[in-house]
Amino acid sequence: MSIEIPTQVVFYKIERAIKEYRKYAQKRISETVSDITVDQGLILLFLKHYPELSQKEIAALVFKDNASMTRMIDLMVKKQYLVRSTHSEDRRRYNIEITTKGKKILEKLPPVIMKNRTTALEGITEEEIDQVEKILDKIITNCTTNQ
Amino acid sequence: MSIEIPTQVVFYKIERAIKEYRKYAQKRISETVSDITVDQGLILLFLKHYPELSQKEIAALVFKDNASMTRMIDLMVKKQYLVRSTHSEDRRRYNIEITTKGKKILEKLPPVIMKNRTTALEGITEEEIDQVEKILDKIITNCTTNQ
DNA sequence: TGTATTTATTTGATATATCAAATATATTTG
DNA sequence: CAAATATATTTGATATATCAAATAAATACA
Repeated sequence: MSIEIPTQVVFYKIERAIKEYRKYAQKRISETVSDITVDQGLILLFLKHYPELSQKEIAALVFKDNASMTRMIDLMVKKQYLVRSTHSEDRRRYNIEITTKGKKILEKLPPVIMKNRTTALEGITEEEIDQVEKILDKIITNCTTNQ
Repeated sequence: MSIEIPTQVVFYKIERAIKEYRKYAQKRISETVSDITVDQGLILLFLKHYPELSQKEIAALVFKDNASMTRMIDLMVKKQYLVRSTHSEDRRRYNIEITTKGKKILEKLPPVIMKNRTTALEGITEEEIDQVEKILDKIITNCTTNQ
């Protein structure tokens, strides 16, 4: 059975696109904010919008494993972007709060992120983005329902 | 400055789509071939088509760092899927050959890979795939030229 | 030819990915 | 209520990601 080599397949291009975007975004972020990764920035953004999130919920939002999330948050606590405190209603989980240092980073992020998104999507119409999203949704559905 | 939260941005969906596909593909591959990852399979496929590839070239093809490639190939040599031998014309690099064990894996891969691709793309037309590729190309160009 | 520069690969350090097993607490059920 | 089950987080082991620096060989060039 003969198959196409990977370079000719759409998944190859999806992989490349997201990796190039991440590389580009990380570069721009590092120019403005020191010592923060794209994913750490995402975690801060999510926590700002939804302060009640548990580690597990954050992990799901950023597509990470719970074990990875433990370690990422460990690190962000060590870097003093976050603090953990015990949850009053459920002692298995934590409250995760953004520190002053974390908030300062959060102030610097939005303009960089906006610029990254705009630059990366230059020359692409709203309609095209909708098309892509619709098709990616189909892929997501196909991969998650045929488990 | 207020920005959209990540879930509402196309990059979030791209990331999710590729991760779900990888998870799905890995699951299917593991059912058929033991002890091989999607990326290791990709490396075997590329080497089969282009046996002269250097580590650096393979790394570029699968979007990895040279350092990662060294370690991945170390592992594949340890697992006896590949052997390294010195290159006659350039002693800095290696010839990388697929072993008999590696070839046996390569025989089992194509049907699984084809099935994965077909399943993941179910209900998506050729035309839609072309659209997605065209738009992803724009993103790739935007992120790589605006460095 | 000899030195400087470039190139392919490796190594070290640190972070993240993934799976399975362990802990501790909550919830369900007999 | 007690035992079984479920849930949130952690830990260990191993692989991969990323950057910078180190090695070793090839190439360019004075």
